Amino acid sequence: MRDFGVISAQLLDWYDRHARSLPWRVPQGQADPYRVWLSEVMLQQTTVAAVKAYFERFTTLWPTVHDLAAAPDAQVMAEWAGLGYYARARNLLACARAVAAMGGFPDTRDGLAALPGIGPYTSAAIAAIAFGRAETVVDGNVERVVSRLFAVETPLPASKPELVRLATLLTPDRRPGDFAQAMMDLGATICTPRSPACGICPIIDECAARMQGIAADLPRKLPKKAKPQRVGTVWIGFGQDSILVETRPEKGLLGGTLAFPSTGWDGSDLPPPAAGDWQELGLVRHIFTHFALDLTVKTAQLTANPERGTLLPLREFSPSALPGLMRKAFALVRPETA
DNA sequence: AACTCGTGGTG
DNA sequence: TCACCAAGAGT
Repeated sequence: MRDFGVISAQLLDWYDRHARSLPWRVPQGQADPYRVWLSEVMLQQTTVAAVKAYFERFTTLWPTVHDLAAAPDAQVMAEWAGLGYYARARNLLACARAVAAMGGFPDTRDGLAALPGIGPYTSAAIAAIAFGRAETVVDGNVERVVSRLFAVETPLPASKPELVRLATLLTPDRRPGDFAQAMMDLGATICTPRSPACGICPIIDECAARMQGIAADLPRKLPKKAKPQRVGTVWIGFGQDSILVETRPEKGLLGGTLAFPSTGWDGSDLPPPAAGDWQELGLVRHIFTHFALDLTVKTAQLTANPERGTLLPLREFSPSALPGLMRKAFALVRPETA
């Protein structure tokens, strides 16, 4: 039987010597649940580098969950713009309002998991990091570290329950939050997806995949489907000192974000949102998670009131409030704003 | 269970 | 260039 206590102790020792300094990271026992929650939601499927500026901006604008709960929807969506996965922003606000109404964050994993936007990973992370509970945190990093440590060759996602079971055996009763962050840091900096730096790994002597020479091949994953290619058109229309925009429906792609009127992106045709001499500016290529999009960008000075969308005064308009795709489209109209 | 949902960095 | 992927959740 492997000595799990030795492995977790070695990892914590490495973490104490090499922990990265991050805006949301504080010693175990001093964490603010609000900041832990905010950072963990922002970090869902998003890199540390991309999150940093958003985290600083949000905590400056809204230092407490009560401040965030009182913020207007449109302002939160505008501040989230560019970070992606916009359901997170809508759930973030719903969660903040629920927590404010409850008077504070629940301090158990189950209590946290009942809130919008907090799933298996995030509930465990907040419970462990902010409340010191011995919950097991399993993200993509932990999946990779554990699959190598124990040489689990079953492909994901079928191996997930086994990886969770093994990670649970590793999780110590003391400092579970630091342990979780140690596992994730190890995965992010040493036990990386390609070319893992086994030579400087603090637990190389315990790694079964390393012993078998298959570390870089794990975790195995089932092949992914090809991305379909889709096309569409977006219209960027101008009125008198104004620009034609719309808020997209709450559900679906880019839900709830500020955008320019467009066709659906399934090839179906749709008339322009307003009369005007529409000129084709060019093509924007954008890769989403499950499809690639070629978006034709058209612009015009409007000659009649729009049938879709609303005219926003230009002085109230900032491309920073747009999701990335729409920023790219706008950059064809005003390259100097890109 | 499989699909939807963004974006930027990397090799 | 392009496929991969990053501190996942909701349905």
